[in-house]
Amino acid sequence: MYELFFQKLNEKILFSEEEQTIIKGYLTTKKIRRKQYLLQEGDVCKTLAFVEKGALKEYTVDEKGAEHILQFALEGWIISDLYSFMTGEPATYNIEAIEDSEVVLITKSAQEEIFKKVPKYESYSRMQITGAYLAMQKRVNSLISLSLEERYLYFTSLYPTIVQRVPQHMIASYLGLTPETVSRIRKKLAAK
Amino acid sequence: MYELFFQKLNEKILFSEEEQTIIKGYLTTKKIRRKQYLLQEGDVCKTLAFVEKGALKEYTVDEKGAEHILQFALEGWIISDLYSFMTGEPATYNIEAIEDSEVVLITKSAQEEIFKKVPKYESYSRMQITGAYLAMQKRVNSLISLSLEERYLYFTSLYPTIVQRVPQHMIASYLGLTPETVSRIRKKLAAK
DNA sequence: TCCTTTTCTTGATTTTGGTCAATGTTTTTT
DNA sequence: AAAAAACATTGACCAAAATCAAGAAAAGGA
Repeated sequence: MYELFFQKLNEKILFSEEEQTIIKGYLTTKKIRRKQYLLQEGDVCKTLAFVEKGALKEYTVDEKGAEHILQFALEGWIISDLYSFMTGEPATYNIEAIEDSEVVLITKSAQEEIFKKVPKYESYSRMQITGAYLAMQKRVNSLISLSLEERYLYFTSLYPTIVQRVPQHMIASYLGLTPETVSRIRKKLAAK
Repeated sequence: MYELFFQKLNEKILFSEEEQTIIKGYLTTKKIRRKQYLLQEGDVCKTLAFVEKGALKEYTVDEKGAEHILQFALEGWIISDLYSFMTGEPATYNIEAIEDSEVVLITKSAQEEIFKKVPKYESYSRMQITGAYLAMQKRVNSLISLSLEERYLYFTSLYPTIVQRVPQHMIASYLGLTPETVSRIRKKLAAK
């Protein structure tokens, strides 16, 4: 059940069997069915969720009821309303399963205990968030500097798996476009 | 010369005099005149730069010569091409002073040494990058979900000081808009 | 202070992408 | 297997924002 979690962990820094056992003691797992919430806006986000299996999305809903997808998470990704997790304030984002999924959960206090007992884990955590920051930065850059067509191509080249598994209108939402526009971009690209 | 740097450091976690002396030993400073580069695309980004005084911008230039601003940094902010800094690959961004500035520089090896000798500094570093991630996430959200007018208002409410000190066309670039559009948004808002 | 450069504004025009609506297709649920 | 829901495509139209161009204002440098 925790295979992928520990595989990813050891990819960046090697952890001993002992360290891994300590860490494992603080983890729990959860299954979420398609269309079920892992987190709802307004609730406090109590955990980080590492995706062992499945696919989830994190999004806001505006006054007009339109959904804006901030993040997808497939196997091996971490998803959470990080601000709510860190501060204990109510969440501003929703997290929902796109496919039946399995996640590994880490609470705030669990994370703090792990930091104390396995200091290397804080280094891992720092590298993890640094990677997430860099990805977010690239996304901002694509949003402010690329044409819509380039933006779509950039996304598909970066995340081909997401394109395969996620409905097109969600990709449109992630890119800040309407479904119609994405459909037209695809048509135009296919013509080439 | 390092006043603000240590002030910010102690805001999040308290460091002893001893620890601060160790850290100080790894820092250097640099003055940059307005319009001078701290980093040019293609060069390797050797340092993180903490802004003690002044204002800088980080940006890309596209094929048409248009500038896209990824980040501003005023006093107390850190600026760097983080990917280049982490990996040693050539930088994809430029960093330039908007005003005459003074920065505190930390090289990669200096950072690693500080992590070893002052472990708390890695916690600080993790919190620092987490904050940067959250800010970037909010910016993505504003880019995909707000109208241009809302985006402008969001920016000005979040960073009133930047609005005061930085030319309007740079703010347009940061927001992914043309200078003309920002001018018209301002006109419209003033009419209210 | 004067000159130069940078910055901001405004108008006219064009392009882009959103909205609305209808239809067909695929997927999910019962 | 049938019904329902979700998804994708297409066309017509409209609104929003970019582009182009000119001129005014402000700031920086000599």
